[in-house]
Amino acid sequence: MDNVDRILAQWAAERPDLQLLPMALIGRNKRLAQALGHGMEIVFKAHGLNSASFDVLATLRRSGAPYALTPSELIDWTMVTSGTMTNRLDRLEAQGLIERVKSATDARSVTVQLTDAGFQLIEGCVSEHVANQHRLTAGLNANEQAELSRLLGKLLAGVEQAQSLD
Amino acid sequence: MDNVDRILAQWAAERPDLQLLPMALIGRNKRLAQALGHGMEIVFKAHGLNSASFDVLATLRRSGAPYALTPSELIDWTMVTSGTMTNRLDRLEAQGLIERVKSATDARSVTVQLTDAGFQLIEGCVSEHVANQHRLTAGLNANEQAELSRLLGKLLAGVEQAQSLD
DNA sequence: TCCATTTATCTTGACGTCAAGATATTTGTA
DNA sequence: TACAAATATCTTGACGTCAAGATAAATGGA
Repeated sequence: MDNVDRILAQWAAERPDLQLLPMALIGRNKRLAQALGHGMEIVFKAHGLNSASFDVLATLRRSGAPYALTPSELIDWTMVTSGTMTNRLDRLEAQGLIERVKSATDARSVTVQLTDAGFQLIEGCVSEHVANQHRLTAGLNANEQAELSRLLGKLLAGVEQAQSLD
Repeated sequence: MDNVDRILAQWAAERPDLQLLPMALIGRNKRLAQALGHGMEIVFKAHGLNSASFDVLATLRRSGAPYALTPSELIDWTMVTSGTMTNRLDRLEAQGLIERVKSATDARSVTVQLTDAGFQLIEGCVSEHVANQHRLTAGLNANEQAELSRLLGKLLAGVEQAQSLD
């Protein structure tokens, strides 16, 4: 009987007409995302980051040398708005972890580049982050994790399908 | 090959040392939570609500007659801070959907009560919300949904366990 | 070539959230 | 009874986010 079960029990008592299986699944998914988010923030914080700044640095790092992308490319990968990205980049630049370099060929454009300090920081942070993810998911064995990942992927595809029909 | 797969492929190329199964699972969980959140907001918005105000009204509704809880009880159910709850209640009160009634027995305390308008609004909104949840999860059959819910619950318990050891 | 359109980025204002702390009241114990 | 501790709620200041729009530059068709 977890917190989600308690909520479902209340609804079942008050509104026996409702179909609650989707709510169970959606509620647990949300709680899990919150709990995992909290568990991951601890590692980010230990490196002076938060999930927003980690997200940007990690995107640059995994893009490969020379660890540089435009704000538009970062927006596509991270799925945030342009205003959010400007704000994230301002803070990372103030921390000396990225540089904005003006494009030589397009005066509207900028490339965002990891500094040496930024590369060193994210490189160590990612290793710890992945180890932390391993720790956080240790409640399921590898087969269960793979099955969970498969079902999440299938549902995600279905939701994005439903979304595109709106 | 979804967005999460593309991210994993980049990491696999750049950092073949990393164990990526937990990242796959955690990434899909997060994307799914975002996509479901967006899909659910549409119904809330159609009733003049957002997920924050829906959360409070639904908690009051499912608590049963007389549809009244203290701010502290609402904080426990919704897992937000007291400042967040004060802000939510201020807005709902301004919309005429809840009332704050001073306790007769404890001058520090208040009960938050659904108004008639608040009850009517949440009653219809919940019905549509549950139908919408059903639509959003239609990509999985009932067996798959139950299995997904089970695995999410098991992992959630494990994460909260790991959390409590920090 | 010109200019409307598109593209790339940044700015503004509002919102929801949190952590920390303020205020007022009640409780428990000496 | 008196008063320290606990409790209930609200306030403040900062942050991350978004939607809408501003600015500047590049593009492409007449």
